[in-house]
Amino acid sequence: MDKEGGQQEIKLKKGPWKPEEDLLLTQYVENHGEGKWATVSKRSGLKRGGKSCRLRWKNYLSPNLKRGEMSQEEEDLIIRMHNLLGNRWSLIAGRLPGRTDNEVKNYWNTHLIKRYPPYIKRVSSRSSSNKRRKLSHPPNSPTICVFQSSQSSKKSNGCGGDNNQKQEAVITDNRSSHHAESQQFPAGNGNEGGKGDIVVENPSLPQLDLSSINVWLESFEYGAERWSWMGSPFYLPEEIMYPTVLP
DNA sequence: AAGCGACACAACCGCTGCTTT
DNA sequence: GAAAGCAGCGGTTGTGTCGCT
Repeated sequence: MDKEGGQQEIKLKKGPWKPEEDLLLTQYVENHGEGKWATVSKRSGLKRGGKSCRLRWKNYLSPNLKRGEMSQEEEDLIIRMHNLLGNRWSLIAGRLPGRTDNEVKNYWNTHLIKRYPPYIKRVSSRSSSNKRRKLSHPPNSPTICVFQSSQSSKKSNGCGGDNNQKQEAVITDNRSSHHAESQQFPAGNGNEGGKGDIVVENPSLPQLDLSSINVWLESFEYGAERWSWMGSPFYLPEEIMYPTVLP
């Protein structure tokens, strides 16, 4: 809805983007970098809202994007990540280099939802995944979550002190700096470099190889099985997603 | 060839959380 | 500490395309 105040407002355009608009946006980003979306329309001459520009760039124009069909490997990862995270599309997309949250979401809703209907039914979209969750730890502070592997049957808070087959996940959230997110995953098969950890500095950058993520996923999936039969299907508990900081 | 429905994906909307003032 | 503005997320809608009748 347009305001009719004293000041004239530029009527923002909606709908599909034209090639010349794409060009303007691309030139703007090349000259000014990403970000400052709120001022794009003023500075670029585009009659589009900041949100629209950001979305267009992120989902379509960014050079980091990988176009084309999902590979079997990517599809498998989406399914397994969704199994663990629910509809946390940006998190899932962050583990798939060159793929966007919108792309993953669309792919899920069009392709995969048909293939796994019983599974989809169990994940009600409006329940836990809809709301963005408040981080239980301050940004930029690494947190350590120690959780139990499949052997343990007791429902703990997921970060308990049980030391039977413990695994560690260090999760850092760097939202303040351009939404860069960094995670250290449990040590895999030793091919991830220095300390045996997989480090993702920025989900949009192609730093991950899929096999490494697979290793990490496998270490989580034992837990996921447990969550599913405990009546909380296919969601990692809050404590694991945003674990409390151990002293 | 035309009409229609299903499908795929781009784009929008409403909301939340973070940062800045 | 409060308010405003911005960025980002996930759900939903809109639109173009394709295949079938």
